[in-house]
Amino acid sequence: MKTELESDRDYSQQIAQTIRDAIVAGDLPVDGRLPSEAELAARFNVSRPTVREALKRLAAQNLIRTQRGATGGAFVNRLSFEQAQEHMVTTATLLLSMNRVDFETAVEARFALERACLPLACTRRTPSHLASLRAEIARQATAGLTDEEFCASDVAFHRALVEAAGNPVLSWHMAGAVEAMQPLMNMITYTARSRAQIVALHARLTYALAEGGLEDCYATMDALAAYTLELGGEIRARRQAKGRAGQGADP
Amino acid sequence: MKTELESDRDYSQQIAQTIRDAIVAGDLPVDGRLPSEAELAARFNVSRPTVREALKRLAAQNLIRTQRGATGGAFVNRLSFEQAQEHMVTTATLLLSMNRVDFETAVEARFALERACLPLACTRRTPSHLASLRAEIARQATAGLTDEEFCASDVAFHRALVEAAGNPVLSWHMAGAVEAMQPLMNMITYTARSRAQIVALHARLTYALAEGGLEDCYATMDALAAYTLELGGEIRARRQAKGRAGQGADP
DNA sequence: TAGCCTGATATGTCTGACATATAGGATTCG
DNA sequence: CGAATCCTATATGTCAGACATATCAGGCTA
Repeated sequence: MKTELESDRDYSQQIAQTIRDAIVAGDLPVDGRLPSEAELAARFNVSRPTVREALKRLAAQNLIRTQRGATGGAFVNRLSFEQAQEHMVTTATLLLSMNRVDFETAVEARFALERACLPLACTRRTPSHLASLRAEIARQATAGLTDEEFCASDVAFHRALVEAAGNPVLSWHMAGAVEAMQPLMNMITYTARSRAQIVALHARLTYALAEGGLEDCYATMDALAAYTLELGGEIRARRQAKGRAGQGADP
Repeated sequence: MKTELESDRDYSQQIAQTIRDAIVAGDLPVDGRLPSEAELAARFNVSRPTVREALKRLAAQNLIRTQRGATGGAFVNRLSFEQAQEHMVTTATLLLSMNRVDFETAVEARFALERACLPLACTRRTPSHLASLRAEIARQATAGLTDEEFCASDVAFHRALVEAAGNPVLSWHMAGAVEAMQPLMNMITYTARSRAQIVALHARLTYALAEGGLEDCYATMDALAAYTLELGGEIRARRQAKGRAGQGADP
């Protein structure tokens, strides 16, 4: 591992980059222990706080974990799909909100990706997957649900659908796409009528998945996408109204 | 913003979490300036190094940038698609390598997702997109390319293909899926014959995109996926051989 | 008016110290 | 002899104060 640092850039950033590269390259094995902060400080010829800042950067990316005590130190993390999903969701959420991504664009991407899971889900779905789907449908049909609860169950339904494809890499990608949409979906006000429509489509999708009609799966997914866009129309209208009244349209 | 901290957990982590929540919730506007380190230290009742560690955590996630000088400080970053893509690629790469994801699983996910871009790409591709695709094909056909160069061009081709779908959210997702595969693809040894085969499929895909045959696009993509799996077969064989000779099979 | 200079303010870094968690060995008691 | 307890070494977590350095703003000078 290189220990020389350029003098005109942040030391802590360079150190973090050096260690990160070592981890990515596989030079540091998973669960391996990094040298102690004092030793790293000596090796890079910087002070301990500087090393600590570098380590905190890595910790923020879930690349290492730290442990206090005699046998403590910084250890290389096995990046789990779960952790990565969490991270991906917050990143995706921020991306959508900070870049003022249209509802339409986000919905288009999300359903395009979800559509890609259908062929695999059709051949691999197990009874357990179908049970999860039906459980969420039942939940969505219960009366008295707030919009947020309905929306959360909707997300759970789609996550279960993605899980049915049986590919963890795919699931990871989709988690970001689906969950990041939740804040946008939460802006929708679900009437009893629209809920019934969505539940019906979910049920039809589940049926198609169970009884084996890929074409029907596609058609239902497309219908769901179209209906979501329709529901989202009011958001666009509201936003434009607000934009006109307030700070003007986007440049 | 809350300023009370639990005494039994890392202060720097709690502070980072507090500020992150504020950013995600939109309480801190993009390009807005955070209080100075000294002020944050006073507000949270901790020392400046502790605040700095918290800020470094946020900087590592591209949530803030810092600037020295009189008008300097920490500013909320507009999370750009580019930055997020970079981040996503390293995360995806680590996920694949650290979790020993099969070549098959990764390829399956990648082509499933890429397949999802085809309908959009078919209707939206511009002459400029097609030119990019053809440029990469030409590059791939040149003699004397190293395997890595060929592989890089392959990635560029697929990125251009995804771009043709004209959806930035989709592009962001796909960048992670496609680029993270590069280390795995680099393990393939491309013979002249396999290169010719790939170039031919790329050309056919580009033609289908240009002349408007979505079905042909799908078919070609599937052929490409199948051929990639075929090429990857040797990797699996090599890995199994190494596994048997060395540390044994996975538990 | 144009250019330079200086001070204020902020981050980047260093030094040294203390607090605290933890494992493992030494000690003591049943 | 065994088990519970204490002690100590080592590591991270935190603090305080200081200096170095980058940068802008405003005043000063030619």
